[in-house]
Amino acid sequence: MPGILEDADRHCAKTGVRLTPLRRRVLELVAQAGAPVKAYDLLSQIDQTATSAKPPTVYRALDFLMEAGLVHRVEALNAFVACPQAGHGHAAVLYVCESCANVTEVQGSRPGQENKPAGFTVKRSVIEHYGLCADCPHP
Amino acid sequence: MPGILEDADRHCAKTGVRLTPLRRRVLELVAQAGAPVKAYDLLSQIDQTATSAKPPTVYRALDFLMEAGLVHRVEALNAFVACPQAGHGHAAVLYVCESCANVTEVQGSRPGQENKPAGFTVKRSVIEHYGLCADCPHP
DNA sequence: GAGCGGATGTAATAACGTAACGCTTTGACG
DNA sequence: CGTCAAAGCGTTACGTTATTACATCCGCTC
Ligand SMILES: [Zn+2]
Ligand SMILES: [Zn+2]
Ligand SMILES: [Zn+2]
Ligand SMILES: [Zn+2]
Repeated sequence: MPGILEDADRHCAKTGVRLTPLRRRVLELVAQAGAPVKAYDLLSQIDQTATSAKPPTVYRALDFLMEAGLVHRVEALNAFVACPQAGHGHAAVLYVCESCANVTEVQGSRPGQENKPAGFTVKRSVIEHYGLCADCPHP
Repeated sequence: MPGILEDADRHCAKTGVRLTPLRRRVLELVAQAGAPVKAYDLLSQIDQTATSAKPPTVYRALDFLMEAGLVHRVEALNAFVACPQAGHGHAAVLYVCESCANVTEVQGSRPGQENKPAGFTVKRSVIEHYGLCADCPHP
């Protein structure tokens, strides 16, 4: 979590996209959480400061942040996590602890493509592992 | 595609779970589709025969079928596909064509766990690759 | 037939996400 | 500087996905 916002600033400056105050605020909330966050939770947090937040507000910001490679969507949870490495080019592999909700992200060039069908061209991968992290008691 | 229902009958007999007519009907619809199907689409198809289908009806059937290893949920699509190999023990890897919606399932013992964090115990994996299959025109 | 557990029916609502429209801000350009 | 187009954002309304809670039914056992 240290420096995620600063990294985002640098990354956006380099790639020429606009990290507006609203988008930066949403990224800040996602990064602060340190765990998967729901869109409507972000919504209610934004609402505390400005009464004007509606669903499109937060979804647009999240779309931007995902496009910019600053946030990943956790598909099986309908939630979002901040990426610890702004704008990395490869697919993210997420290890999600079902006990403490901690998420560890690792990256690889072609993760999970062990037996790819001949001729298939992968454009996007969703790789999420659910279980128990090292810090949580194993049954 | 051929024999999915018969395989399901055998598998449920062997594991001692009840593949009721309703559950079998839902599995039949998912298998017939040959592509990811949405829960509410199943719902409307069931409705054609019995006016009594409501959301819990189909979600309960799908929960059972997933638990039994007869159906997989495609997380990034909020949809469901029939498993070609009833009750296989390993994680499924899905290759989903974004052009023709065809899904190819392959299986492996620990797919996508290239750099698993030390001490993490994986209970469930979601591995979905999106792109273009061999039969669809590549740009 | 009383009791029990699993399966299903039913109503209501929660949770998640998007379309469409208009106003405002930004930044490029003459 | 004034103009203009594109991007960003507010707002309303709606569509889609999923669950909770409670009632009922059915097959089984005692
Ligand atoms: Zn990442
Ligand atoms: Zn944990
Ligand atoms: Zn399978
Ligand atoms: Zn295809």
